[in-house]
This record gives sequence, structure tokens and C-alpha cells, in this order.
Amino acid sequence: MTTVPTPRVTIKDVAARAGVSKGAVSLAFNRKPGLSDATRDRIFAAARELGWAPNLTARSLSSQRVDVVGLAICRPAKQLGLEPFYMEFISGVEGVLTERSCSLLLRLVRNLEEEVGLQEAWWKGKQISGSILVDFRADDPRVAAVERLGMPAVAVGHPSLTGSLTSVWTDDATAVAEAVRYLAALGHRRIARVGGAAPLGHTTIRTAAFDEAARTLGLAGSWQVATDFSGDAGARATRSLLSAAPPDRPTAIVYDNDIMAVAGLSVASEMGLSVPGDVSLLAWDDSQLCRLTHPTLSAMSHDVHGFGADVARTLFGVITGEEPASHPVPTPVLTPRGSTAPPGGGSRM
Amino acid sequence: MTTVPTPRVTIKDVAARAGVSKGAVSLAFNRKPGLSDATRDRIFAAARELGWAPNLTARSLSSQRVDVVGLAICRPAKQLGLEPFYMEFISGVEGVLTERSCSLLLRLVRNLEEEVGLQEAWWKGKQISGSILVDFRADDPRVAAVERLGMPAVAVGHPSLTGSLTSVWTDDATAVAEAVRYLAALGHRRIARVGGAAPLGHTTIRTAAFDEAARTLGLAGSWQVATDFSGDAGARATRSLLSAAPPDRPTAIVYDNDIMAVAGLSVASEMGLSVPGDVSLLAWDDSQLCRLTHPTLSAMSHDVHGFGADVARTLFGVITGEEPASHPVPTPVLTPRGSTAPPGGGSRM
DNA sequence: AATAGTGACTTTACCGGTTTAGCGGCGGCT
DNA sequence: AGCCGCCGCTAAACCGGTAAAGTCACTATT
Repeated sequence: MTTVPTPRVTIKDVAARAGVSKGAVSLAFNRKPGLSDATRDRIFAAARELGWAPNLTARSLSSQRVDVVGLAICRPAKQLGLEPFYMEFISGVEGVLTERSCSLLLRLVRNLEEEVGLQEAWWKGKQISGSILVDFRADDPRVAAVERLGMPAVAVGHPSLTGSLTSVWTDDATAVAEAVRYLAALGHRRIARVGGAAPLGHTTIRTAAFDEAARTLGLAGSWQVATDFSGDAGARATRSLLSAAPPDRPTAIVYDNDIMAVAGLSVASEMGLSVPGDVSLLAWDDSQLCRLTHPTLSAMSHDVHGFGADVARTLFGVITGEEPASHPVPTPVLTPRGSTAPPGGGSRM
Repeated sequence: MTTVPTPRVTIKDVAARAGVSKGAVSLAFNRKPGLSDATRDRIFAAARELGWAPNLTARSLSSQRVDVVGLAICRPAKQLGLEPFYMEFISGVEGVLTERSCSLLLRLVRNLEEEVGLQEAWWKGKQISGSILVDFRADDPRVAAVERLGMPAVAVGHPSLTGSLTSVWTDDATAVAEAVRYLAALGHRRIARVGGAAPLGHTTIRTAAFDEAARTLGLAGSWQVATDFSGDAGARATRSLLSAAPPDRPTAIVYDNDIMAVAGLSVASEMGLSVPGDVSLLAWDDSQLCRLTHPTLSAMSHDVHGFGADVARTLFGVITGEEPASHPVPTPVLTPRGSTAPPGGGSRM
């Protein structure tokens, strides 16, 4: 294929064709007052005939705004592929961006330092008008960096992690408590949790909430393991938890995402334990995956798409200077399915 | 948080501080010859002190190039979330883009018309320097549109679908044939396939290849179902295939992605059929998911990350005018695991 | 000694829009 | 009639860079 030496039609050509100045074309395309309807129509007709669309690069240079927001995700590719959360989140964000003809600049980064550098480059390079920050950690360096830059941003994470940034979060502590309370109500006394990546702030929050709930309910202890969110890690953790002799073996396990719960289910079956007879399993996030297993997985479910949309809307608020309030999205709710039941129902599968 | 009225440091400030002209600063930052080391150092020092980074918008306006490539994905959000393919593909693309400090503009679109409009807007708006096109269909309107625009692009799909566009593809026909041959070699005579979305070109190709292979091997027929790639659809299809009475029931099923295979596995178990005893299952793509089930899923596996990287590299070739050749990536290879075995081993689980 | 060549910069003309100041003409008001 | 104010539009400055042409001092060549 030979690349045609593109004709490069610019605003000047359109202006010439419509018999007006380029200022007039600009006014027409930005729906600003000051033009008669007749002229406006002539301009649009000319533009259509020439197949012209404004050069957004030039536009943002002179108008000092860009219709692009950034999203950098800092997790190993290996985990990302399977984590249904992100794609759904992104699709929620997209939905809102699209309505405002805004685009998403996506980048996967290897660590937070890289992300800080990237956000700075994006912002100083005037490539984005704001950014969505995810996966906060304790003392996250992005908080200070973003403040210093004065860049509009929305932090996805609990306010205790996101400093002065506008944030949107899920109330993980409450959700964890509900999960534990539910299992306890079923009669479980030995409940374990297979958590996510330890450095992540929300993991810490869930861990603390789990401990707290276990204590409050007077449970037999509080087994928790940190993983990297991968299925393999979830399988390993489950294997280790379930290989304890029955009196010490947990009768219920809560997972921090779907993948690990699926992996856990498979480990239980591989070890000859029935679910939920010998052990109850509770997943988190509740993607489609939870309904594809046998038994189906009970889960703490969550409107991830809506979460993304909310975050995007909030970001627009920040960008336009409305100073929207930080707020939580609806707390995940328990969706009981086939993987949870009172303990000791024990029939082999 | 009060947004600081950003100081707006420009190339002029840096030039002034370093005591040179802005042309010199430009030369320094673009690593072009014509400056003494001493001056270069002074410039960098000045830039560092002022915290300056070039305005990429201005740069691309005058240099006529942008370091951004586009990717529009046209699938319902619901499917995307779970489809491990895309995130892995994207991460492969990203890896290559990052080395060249290039960014990815991502957009989810609802239909091809929208995508055509988007690509045109992106290109005419000089927002991207090229695009990656995925999920081709027969008579795909994007082929003509992209040619008309003269936009550099790489099509992910078989050349029979992508017209004159440079393309990178997986040899699905060969892979399907291998899958069928393998199952036939195990002794299966009644093999079914749960395919992906019918309008997609690669689905058509696989369907034809499956028919062909079934005929060549003299199999008992060729059951194929089209779905939408979702787990639910995979489950429904499997349920329908397996509910035939034993002489007509397939003894092996090939799936077009992992999710559907996982769903199929669960349906088999729900119907009291053992895998691989009563029915063998073969997945496609081979994400982590295949190793998390019980039994583990045999799959046609595929270096999706590498695929993405290859596509990105090829796109750079097209952009720089090297006219790279269209080429296939390595054909998926069979990875036998626990879900495939000779038919009739039939012990209940 | 005159000429050519080179290295190190500077000057200046864009890139393709947006934006603001300005301007001619026309209707309304006094 | 004269002045004002507004409408509809144009001209020109500007956004922050890049790139090509120009300048100038200094060395090498003949």
C-alpha cells in the first residue's frame, strides 16, 4: 500500500472555500455566537465538502485544553490479564468520557516511581487534562507529586490513603465486616482470608477490618494470607490453609478477588473437600466468573462499571473546578450462591 | 485543594535562564548535533531547575508527529471484562510503545460505524500517528476507510479479511486443524466446537477449518455453535450439546476462548458428566484460568503478550514508512492438560 | 592573504488553530 | 441629522514548540 501524500486540509482551506476568515470558521465549529445562520451553514457545508476536521493538536495548543485523561496502572501484566476488574472499570470510565468526546490515555507501568514520572510528563507535556489514580499504598508518593503539579486528579482509594486528593472509594472495611458476619451467622468459627497484594492500601484496610470483625464476633482466630492476586497465589494459599488437620482447618475462606476464589475452589476439589460441605468459599468483585463455576461462587458484589463511571464524572468535576466532594460508591453487597453454607455439612462431592 | 495557578514555564524561560536561544534548547532536548557539551549541560541544568518539560502539544503541532497510537475495541463491555485476551494484548503493545515513549489512546466503541468515525476523527485531528485495528469481519468497512485516510495502521486479522492493510495474524485454520487432529488421535469421532461471535472473521475461518478437518478425518459430523464469547453463552451451548443422548452426544468439545471452556467444564459437572471421562474439553488462548480449574484445561496456547508486541512493532514499521510485510505470529500450540483424554474412559467423578 | 569550510548558535518563519481588538454598516433613539 | 450601540465579520497576535536558513568566529587549505 502506498501512502497517499495526505492533502492536509486546514482551517484556511475551509475558510477560503466558504469565503470567510479562519476566525469565522473557528467560531462556527465551537458553536460560539457572532455568526449569522447563513454563514454558519456555508462554513459547515464547506468543511463537509473538504472533509475537514479540526487539528486537535493545534486547538489544544492555543486553547490550553485537551480532551484526554490519563490512567496509569501499576501491576504486572501477568495479573492484569485475568483481573476482570480493570477492563470493567475502564469500560465504565470510557462510557462517561465518550459522552464528552474525551479520550483515555492508558499506560501500564512497572512501579510507582515510573508512574510519578509519567504523570508529570503527561501533565507538563499538556497531554492530559487530568488523571485517574488507582491502587494506592500507604504513604503513596503520588499524592505529593500530584499536589505539587497542581494536576486535576481523582484518586481511587480510601481517603486515609489519598491525602488531600479528591477520592472515590469502596467501603472495604464495612464489606469485609459484612462478609465475616455472614459466614459467622452461618455458624463458621474458623474463617480465613486470602488477601491481595500486601503493599496495597485497600489490602491493609481489609486485613484490619477482618481482624476487627473476627475479634468482635469472638471467632476462633483470624487467618490471613497476603498474595499477589494471581490464581496461582490463590491456589497456593488455599492449599496451605486447607492442609491443616480438621480442627485447625478453616471452614470458610474469603478471597480478595474472583480469580483466587476460582483457584481456591479447584484446590478444594483437588484435595477431596466438598464446597460448601467441608469448606465455604466467598469471592470478591463478582465478575461473570463467579457464575461459571460449579458450585457457583458466593461473592461480595460490586458495580465496577458504575464505579468507573462515577470516577470519571468526578474527575470532570475536578477539572472544571467544581471541587466535587470525595465520596464512597455503594458498598459491595453479599450475593450468596452455591459456595457458602453452614459448616459441617460435609458430604463428599 | 486549591489549584495553584500553574507557573507555566516554557522553552523561552529555559532559554533565558541558560542564556541561549530557544532554538538551542530545542536542539538540546531533541539530542541533535550542533551544540557544545558545555552549552548542552547548561541547558539541561536550567530545565531541571525550572522543572520544565516540553509541551508535547506544541511539539507535535510544529513537528507534524505525535507519539500516540490508537486502539479501538468494539465489543460489549460485559464480554471485555472477562476476556483475558485484551488486557494481555494491550500489555504486549504497551511494552513496545513504552520503549519508544509512545502512548496508547484507548477507546471502547459500540459498533464499527462508530469506530470508523473515531479513527477518522483521531487521524484528521492529528491525535494519533497510527492505529491498531482488531476484530475484523468479512467486508470490514475499516479497510476502505483507513485506506482512504491514508492512515498508518496494522490490522490484527487474516489477510483475507484485511484487504490491502498490513496485517498480523494467528493461523487459526492450522490451529483448529491441529486441535481436531489431536482429539481424533485420542479416538474421538464426535467432536463439537463452541465458537465465538459469528460476525467475526476469525470465527468464520475457524468454522470453515473445523468443517474441513472433520471431513478430512472422516469424523461423524461437525457440530458447531456460534456464541458471543461470554461464559453464559458457553454454558448454554455446552448444555445443549451435552444434553443429546449418548450416541449423539459429542465426546469432545473445542471452545473459542477460555471463559467458555471454564463454563463448559462447570456445565459438564452440573450434568453429572466427568471430564475428561465422559467428555473432553479443549480451551483456546490459554490464560492463567486454564490452570485454575479442576481438572486443568487442555488448551491451544498462544503468546498473546508477544502477539501484541509484534503488532506494535509492525505498526511502527508502517508509520516510519518501512512497509513491513504482513505476517502470521506463531500458530497456537496444543498444551494438553487434564481435560482431554480418549473417549469412553467414563468413570464418574 | 584570500577562500573555503566548519562548529556553535541565533533568527525567523512556520505549524493550525483560538481569541481579542477593531471595523463597517445598519437600525433606533433623541 | 447625528450619535450610539450592536451585529457580523476580519485581521492579527498568540499558543510553545520545530526546522531551515543565516550569522559569526575561527581553522584549514591553496
